[in-house]
Amino acid sequence: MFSKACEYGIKATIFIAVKSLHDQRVSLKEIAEEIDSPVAFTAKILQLLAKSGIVDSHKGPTGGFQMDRTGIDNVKVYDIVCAIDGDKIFNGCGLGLKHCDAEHPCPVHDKFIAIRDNLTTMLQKTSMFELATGLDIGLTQLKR
Amino acid sequence: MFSKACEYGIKATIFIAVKSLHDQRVSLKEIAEEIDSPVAFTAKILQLLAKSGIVDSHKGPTGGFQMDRTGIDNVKVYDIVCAIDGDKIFNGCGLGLKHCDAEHPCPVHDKFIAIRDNLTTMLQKTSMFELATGLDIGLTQLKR
DNA sequence: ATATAAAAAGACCTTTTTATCCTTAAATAA
DNA sequence: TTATTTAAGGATAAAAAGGTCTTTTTATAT
Repeated sequence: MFSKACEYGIKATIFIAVKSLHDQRVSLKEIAEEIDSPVAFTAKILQLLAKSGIVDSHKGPTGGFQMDRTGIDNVKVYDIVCAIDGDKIFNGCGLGLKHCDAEHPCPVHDKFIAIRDNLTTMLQKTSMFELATGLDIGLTQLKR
Repeated sequence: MFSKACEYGIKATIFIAVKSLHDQRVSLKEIAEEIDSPVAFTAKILQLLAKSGIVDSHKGPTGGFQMDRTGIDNVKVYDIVCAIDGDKIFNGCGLGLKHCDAEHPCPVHDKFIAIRDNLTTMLQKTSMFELATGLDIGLTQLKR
């Protein structure tokens, strides 16, 4: 569904949100440990998320990554997916056609619209706050 | 959503179904032309589809690919996706966790179940016959 | 039988994705 | 100010996906 980079990005952001709700900054190292991801690769992804304004980054001792409360409420899974994988999964044709629309549909066009719309809506509605609280109270996990 | 190989595989099978409904065998070359795909790469995918029993292949002059009427009715998009991409998209965790289930869910587990179930059901219900007739009467297209 | 036409098979190449390593820049604490 | 800590950035490597080329096998028509 998503690229590995995007999976790491979503997991990292959820963890940053959890820590931020406790007013804590987290370092790259802590994040990579928590989500069980390669450190250097995770660094690249966090760079991208920081550039996209999804997370804040700070250098130096006591530095790390953080989100403010507004971000935790407003950032949706959708935003992370768009930042890392682009919008191909939301807009692209199920069979990879470049010019597939209602006028010139591919054989699975209509069938995919419903699925795709469900996915888009779900990801647009799901905030970091929602996912972070589930993780914080031990309802969900990011490892294994 | 699907790999390029899988997209080609679905398109190729639909085209083979259309031609088979007219009692015609089609060659690799015709298929690749029709679905606008690289010939040699398409050959690999058709080999796999033939081994999986999704299409029949015949060597020699007048050879090519074909489906019988039973296959056209019974083969679902789901079967092609499983043969080429495996069942990861139907069973795998949305965040790539290896041990993600109702007992140990990832943060998006429940949200993905609905989407995934819709997708699975849709692909399990959609037969080659349905897609082939849409293409045959010019309602849908495989190119561009 | 033989030439021919087609798919099967295997070796190879290219691009993209995933991942690592090393250096640089910035911030903090002493 | 300086040592230290942390993210940013760039170069490189490994793995996977996508794609090509050549040879072999099989079937057909002549």
